[in-house]
Amino acid sequence: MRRPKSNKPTDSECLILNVLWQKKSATVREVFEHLEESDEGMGYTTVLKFMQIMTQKKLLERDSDVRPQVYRPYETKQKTQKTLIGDLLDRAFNGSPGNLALQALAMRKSTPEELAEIRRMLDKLEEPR
Amino acid sequence: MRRPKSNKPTDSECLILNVLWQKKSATVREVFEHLEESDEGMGYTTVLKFMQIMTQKKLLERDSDVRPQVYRPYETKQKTQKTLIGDLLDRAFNGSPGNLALQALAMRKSTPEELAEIRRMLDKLEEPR
DNA sequence: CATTGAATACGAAGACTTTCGTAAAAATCA
DNA sequence: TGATTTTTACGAAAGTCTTCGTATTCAATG
Repeated sequence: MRRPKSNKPTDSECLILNVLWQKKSATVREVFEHLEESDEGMGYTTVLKFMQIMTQKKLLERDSDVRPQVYRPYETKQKTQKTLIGDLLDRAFNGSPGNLALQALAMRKSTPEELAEIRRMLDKLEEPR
Repeated sequence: MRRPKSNKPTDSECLILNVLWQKKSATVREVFEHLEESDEGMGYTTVLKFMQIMTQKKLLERDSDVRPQVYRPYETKQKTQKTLIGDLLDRAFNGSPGNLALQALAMRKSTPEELAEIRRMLDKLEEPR
């Protein structure tokens, strides 16, 4: 019954967030069409319903002045990603980001640019003060 | 209705997995007591129910020859962690492990040992052959 | 072996997620 | 403006997750 109530997006909500992260803002129809062509097609009203729920949860915000209404992410992509990472860290990594990073790198190939950027991050983290 | 059915553990299931990862194997009562003292206490039968469900889902396996029955993780901690990371990558990081690693490192402090290990990993990933 | 206390199974309630159908409202256009 | 299409709201069904209460089984012991 009592559960913390973080606004961590669910699986389906993430599908929609991805579209909006890419497009910056969009109508229900635009999101619907984008999802349709990419892969997992849900019905139009299903997408609408999700976006309404997500607005309530403060995952999206909506401009009702224009017609049709336009939605955009409430938080930045970064912030939401951090929420998800934090959740995963607590759930399964004893809160250790190093361990998580290590396994992420080991499991799938990264671009040289990404690797270089991580190296720079390490330099920054290790530098004394 | 149709959804892939990965055996990705849920929030509560992760709580139990954490205990079993640490203890290697345990009875329901041991898991129950461990959770009780640590923080989020659920009732005894709740823990039992979860562990039964998790056994069905092949998250745990159970030795019914001994009494009381002893449970242990079905997969290694590493393997389950990879499942969770993979899921997160697909859900919110466009499948980019580098990006995930970067943000994980940026958001919470790691130990020097972890940082060193990541550096070694980078070396290995960047080396030509 | 009958009692009793612990362990296990069963089932169901309540919350949340996912999915739409249908109705109402708004916009378009003939 | 009346008809048609598009958009939005509402509500509910079906599934999963979380939580226990209760009943049953098992094992110990008097």
